[in-house]
Amino acid sequence: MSKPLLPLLDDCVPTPRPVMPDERAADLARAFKAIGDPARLKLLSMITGDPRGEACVCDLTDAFTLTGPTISHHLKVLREAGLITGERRASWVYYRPVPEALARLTEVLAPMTVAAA
Amino acid sequence: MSKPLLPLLDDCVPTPRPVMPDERAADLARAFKAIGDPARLKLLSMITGDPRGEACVCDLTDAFTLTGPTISHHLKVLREAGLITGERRASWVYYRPVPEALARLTEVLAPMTVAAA
DNA sequence: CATCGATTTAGACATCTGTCAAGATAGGCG
DNA sequence: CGCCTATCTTGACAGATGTCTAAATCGATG
Repeated sequence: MSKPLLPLLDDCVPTPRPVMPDERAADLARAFKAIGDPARLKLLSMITGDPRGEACVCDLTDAFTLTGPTISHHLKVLREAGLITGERRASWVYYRPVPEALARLTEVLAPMTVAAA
Repeated sequence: MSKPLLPLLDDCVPTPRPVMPDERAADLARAFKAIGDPARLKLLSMITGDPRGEACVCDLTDAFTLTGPTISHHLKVLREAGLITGERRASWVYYRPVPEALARLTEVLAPMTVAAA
């Protein structure tokens, strides 16, 4: 829990680097948490991977054994995390990715990956 | 929930592309879920960002208002997600990133980001 | 305008999660 | 051997989460 005020051993010396600010950590964690569910990750991959640039809920729902309301719930979580936006056109609702939000996640993860390698 | 067998309207046509397999989605979601918590994201950023390539629990704990056991719990979650490994040396435990695991996450996220742009 | 189909909202319920206090474990040191 | 410090494990508990059914909404269409 606490380290010696003066590093008597050359183990366990402090790490005086800029730490990820709490606010940023909370913000990013919200987004990562949103994709931290198999259904939502699959939904996001279907939405981002759709060649039309958007995906219809009717198509999404068919790819799961989950009920409609449950899919709707997961889409709402992704929406509230700022990762996708939804729009109603005619009888159907279409979802499309929010590129900036996804970019933010990649921009956090990539440096970690590089630093770790 | 269901789409017409033959696309009578040119809206809501099926998306016949390879969908992320459930097993892969579950596996990746586990890892994303692990970093879907502010404390754990901050921990991971401290561990991956440490110039020594590893971080001592004693340093990590000091950066939080959380208790020791809670930090330990979060480190365990990251460990069980395969994102970090821990090793005991002398009195202290050191954690280091698992590059392959982080790379897997980036490799999923980056294409989504690009496709969405 | 009455109805129908697609989607979301509301409510309920079991399970999972984050947190802490208290006890266990594991090396180093006297 | 027995204490001390650092870390982890256990047990408990409030709160969040995933899922469903039933009901509401919202366009389209007859």
